[in-house]
Amino acid sequence: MALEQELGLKKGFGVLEHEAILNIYYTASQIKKKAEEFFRVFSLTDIQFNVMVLLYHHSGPEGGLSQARLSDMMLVNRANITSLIDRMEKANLVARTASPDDRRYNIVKLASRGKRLFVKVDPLYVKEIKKITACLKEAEQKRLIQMLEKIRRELT
Amino acid sequence: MALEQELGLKKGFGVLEHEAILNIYYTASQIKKKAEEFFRVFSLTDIQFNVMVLLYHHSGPEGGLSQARLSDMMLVNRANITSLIDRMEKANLVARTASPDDRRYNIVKLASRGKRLFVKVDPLYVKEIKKITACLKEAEQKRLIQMLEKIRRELT
DNA sequence: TGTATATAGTATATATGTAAACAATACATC
DNA sequence: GATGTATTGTTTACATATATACTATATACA
Repeated sequence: MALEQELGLKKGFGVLEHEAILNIYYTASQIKKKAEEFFRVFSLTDIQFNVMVLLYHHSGPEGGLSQARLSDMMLVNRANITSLIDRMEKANLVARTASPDDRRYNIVKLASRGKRLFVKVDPLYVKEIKKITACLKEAEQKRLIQMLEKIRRELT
Repeated sequence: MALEQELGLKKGFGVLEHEAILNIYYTASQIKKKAEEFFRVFSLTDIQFNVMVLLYHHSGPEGGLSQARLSDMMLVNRANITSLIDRMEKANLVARTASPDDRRYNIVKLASRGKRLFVKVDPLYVKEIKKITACLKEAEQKRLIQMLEKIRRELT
């Protein structure tokens, strides 16, 4: 349904560009809600799962990510990562390791419980994602990605 | 730039659908950051401006919105609106009025300072929005909106 | 070698999101 | 008219976001 109707605006936006930006914003917000609901079953938040995705993609003996690197990848302030990793460490999802090269760094890695949980949850998550995006053909999805990349290029 | 490169993922996602969803999410996040930066100059947050947009679209003698209606429109929990309106009331941006019909309701309206500020900031905001979306032709923007509406329909 | 600068992680104050429980009020129904 | 049910706004505990200031550490360079 059109956003104007969803919001019950009588006048409408008038400005197509504003409608486009709000559509991105509202869609992301609803995706986040759906994700939170999905992950709650596993006592995870969407943010925590995102950390696990990134750590899983950087696993291995030389793997792991510093907190600063995580904050870059997640587009959040460094200060956030401290409490986020605190909570995840308490839940045995990740572990902090001191870097041997540079004593300023914590290397964050998936703990064994985190790895097991990720391997279990990820396929179910991908299945959900595919359900949600099944309304768009492959070519459409590619066009969508390209347009969003164009906008992001404008923002940096 | 492709999200995989932005994130420094060597393997890539493998799943196009996941990439599409993450693109929406990351783009919204960067738009939000840009908006926060823009509104900070006026001692506003993006959320507070959003409230002002909605109230401006419902102004007039019979206008105003209840807190519950605001929370619906902003896709947030009712509980949020209390402190949000508290802060905005303290800054003389909005005013709570008791509803004559139903004593459970607060009718929230733009205060005169809020109205003045909105009328000043909105045109500058629209200008920013147009800069960001100028990379997409009108037809592209319409396609983007349609695709996001399709996805939102899937989520409800 | 000493000093200036940059970076990593943490702490704090504040804004915004969630869920859940609560009082006041409205409404539906017997 | 009494009584059960739904809704509004608030409060609470908590997760996550910001900016800013701080300590510890690394590095560059005079």
